[in-house]
Amino acid sequence: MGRVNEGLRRGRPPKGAEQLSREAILNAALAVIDAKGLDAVSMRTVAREIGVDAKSLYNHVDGKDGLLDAVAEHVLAGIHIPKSTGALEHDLRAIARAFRRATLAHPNAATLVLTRQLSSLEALAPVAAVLSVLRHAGYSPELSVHLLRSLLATLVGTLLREANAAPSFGVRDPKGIARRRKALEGSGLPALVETAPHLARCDHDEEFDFAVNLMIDALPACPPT
Amino acid sequence: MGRVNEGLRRGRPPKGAEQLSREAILNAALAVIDAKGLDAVSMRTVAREIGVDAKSLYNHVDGKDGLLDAVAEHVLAGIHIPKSTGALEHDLRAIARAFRRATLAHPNAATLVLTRQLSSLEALAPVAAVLSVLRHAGYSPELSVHLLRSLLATLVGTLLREANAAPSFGVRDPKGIARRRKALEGSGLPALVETAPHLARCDHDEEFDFAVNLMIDALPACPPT
DNA sequence: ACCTGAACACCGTTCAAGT
DNA sequence: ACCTGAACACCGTTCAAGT
Repeated sequence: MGRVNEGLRRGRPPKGAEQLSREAILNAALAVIDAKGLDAVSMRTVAREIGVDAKSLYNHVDGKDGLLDAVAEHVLAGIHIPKSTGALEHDLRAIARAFRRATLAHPNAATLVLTRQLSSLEALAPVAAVLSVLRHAGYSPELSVHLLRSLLATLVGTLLREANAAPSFGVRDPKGIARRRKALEGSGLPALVETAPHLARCDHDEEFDFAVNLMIDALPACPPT
Repeated sequence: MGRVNEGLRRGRPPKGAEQLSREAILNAALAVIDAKGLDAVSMRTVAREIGVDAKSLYNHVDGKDGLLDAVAEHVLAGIHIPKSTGALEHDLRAIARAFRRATLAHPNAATLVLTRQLSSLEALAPVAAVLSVLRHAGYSPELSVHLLRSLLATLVGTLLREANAAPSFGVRDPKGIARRRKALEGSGLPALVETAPHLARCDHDEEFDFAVNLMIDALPACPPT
């Protein structure tokens, strides 16, 4: 909720009344996102959360876009990279899980993390970790980068689905299922009808593991050196 | 640019002056997106493109969100699904390419297509095609859906990167490269330094093929029945 | 059936004025 | 150095009034 701005003052707060900080702004933004979703973020709602005027944010953050970038980087910086054991497949799986945990720590912010062009050094930690593991396994720099990009793409796509920002084809309400079934049966798309029960449910843990395992199982077809 | 709204009239256009249609709205929205990007889309800019009042759009479209959904579905509906040859790997590759072509036909709209929860039957065409190919190759309905989701996730992640809506770590301007190199060398992340030249460039055709091939090479590790 | 005027409650951002 | 008042040019959307 934040403090109420008592009375109208101008100029920098004369007393202790601690200053607005970039960190406070990021946390306020994250609070808004967690509570009301990404669409609820505006310079005004974030400022209100701290009890300050929206225009004050511009002293610490590069506009709304810069704020959102900073939030994304802040969230991803929360990743805890597991230390390498030297076992390629195990290590990749562990990094993938860590990436997922960090991304979904704030589910409403996941789209942001997965969708923004991050450039800070902190946000590069998972990238560095994957590359390090691949390099130690003997992959060339070039091949390591290709594999990194493929793995990352799969993670991004899978996690976006999980954050409800990509098609899952899961339909919760049974009315919707029945309606769609009807539509499908006359559609000349038998593959959809056959698989409809499995399309209708989506266990995110299971799908995540499946996708990661598939990528890792592909590695032998693409050996080092 | 669209017609000018000559004079201020009210009520439905009295004459021929053909009516506003849902299709005209979608095309106008796409024109705005192509010309000025996704952020330039507003009910007002789209309406201006046709020479009509923004509020008129509400007679044909369910608000801005509904409009964007409709645009995404419209774009994806433009996909040309190649007919099956019966060769699993070849067919999957062909569908993947068709998906890419359809998605990137309007590059500024790609994020929309890849990021919105699509539900129309038309948008299900690529899904049906992948499932059909997998089923014919002998995969069970359940496994087919898992494979579909993994493949789709990889495509979504890869194409989002291509649409500049996901991290690519490609840095164009050489000043940025030099600056980052400096930052990296002191960062204790040697894997990043070693691979920096390959991270700095990103050939989208190449990365797309690599990712798709990796998925397809994983299929033998995951056989039917 | 469909379009618009008036209206409302919002936006992001700049800039000068204040302390 | 940092905060705000005034101001600007935008938003999405509702609803009644028009034809």
